[in-house]
Amino acid sequence: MKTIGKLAKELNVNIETIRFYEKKGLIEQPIKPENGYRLYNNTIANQLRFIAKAKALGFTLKEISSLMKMDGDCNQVESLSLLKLEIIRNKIADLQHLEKVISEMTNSCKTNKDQTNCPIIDSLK
Amino acid sequence: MKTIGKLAKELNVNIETIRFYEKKGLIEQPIKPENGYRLYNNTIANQLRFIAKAKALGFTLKEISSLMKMDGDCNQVESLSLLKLEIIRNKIADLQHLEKVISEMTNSCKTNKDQTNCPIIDSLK
DNA sequence: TTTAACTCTGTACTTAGGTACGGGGTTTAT
DNA sequence: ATAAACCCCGTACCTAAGTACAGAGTTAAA
Repeated sequence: MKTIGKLAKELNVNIETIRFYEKKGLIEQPIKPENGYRLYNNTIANQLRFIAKAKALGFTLKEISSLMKMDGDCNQVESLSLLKLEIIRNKIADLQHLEKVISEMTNSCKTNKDQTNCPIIDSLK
Repeated sequence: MKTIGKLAKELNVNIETIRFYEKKGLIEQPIKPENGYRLYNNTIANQLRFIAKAKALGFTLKEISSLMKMDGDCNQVESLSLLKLEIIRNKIADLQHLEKVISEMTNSCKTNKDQTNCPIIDSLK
């Protein structure tokens, strides 16, 4: 059983972040003895690790909360993940388009002789 | 010369957004006759169009403000755009990695028989 | 023992890019 | 002439995911 400070250090997160997740309902409030200090067991520590990994995959806290409540129901988890996949693929497509447009613009800068007149600015006008 | 309402309608933005850009220093405050009403000429309308296009390319308002102050200086504009390009490319790479991980996870859901135990959830534990 | 380090709650602040609203004055259409 | 529609300013609110801080109580170390 660890106090919040030890747990935060172990997981490399802020104390406030743990309390914030608790307030948001992502984790339960742990037992609090007489002195009112939270005491954490491994269950909650593992939940926090779960949150960190899911966050790294681009899930929002709201989505992570859903994932945790699905309790391993594979159909639900799969469909939420497929939604996320769709969003990611759309974002990739958008960014690839931007990449093309901006790289074309910077290329036209390279061949530009008139330094007081920029083809990028012109194309935005 | 148009009042802010006409301009907003023409450019399909909110009145408040125009005033917000003014407060942020992206556009100048236009002339205001006795009654205090803003009156816009084409210069400011064109600046607002410029902002809209640059925003669509993923530039932040802060960056757009810089772009406008560069006043066509091609070297400066190019280097800011190259920076943006770098950020976009990194973002694409990140998202492609996520895409791979999540799509592998959803694939493993498809072959999973035990509906009460999800390989996605397992891999986050 | 006393002081540093820890924890508690609750509230406010942060960034980005706006949106909404209250209370007032002005203009335009009928 | 009067009501609807417009405009002003300033402030508060929104989302997301936290961070910071004030004021109080508790515990651990020197």
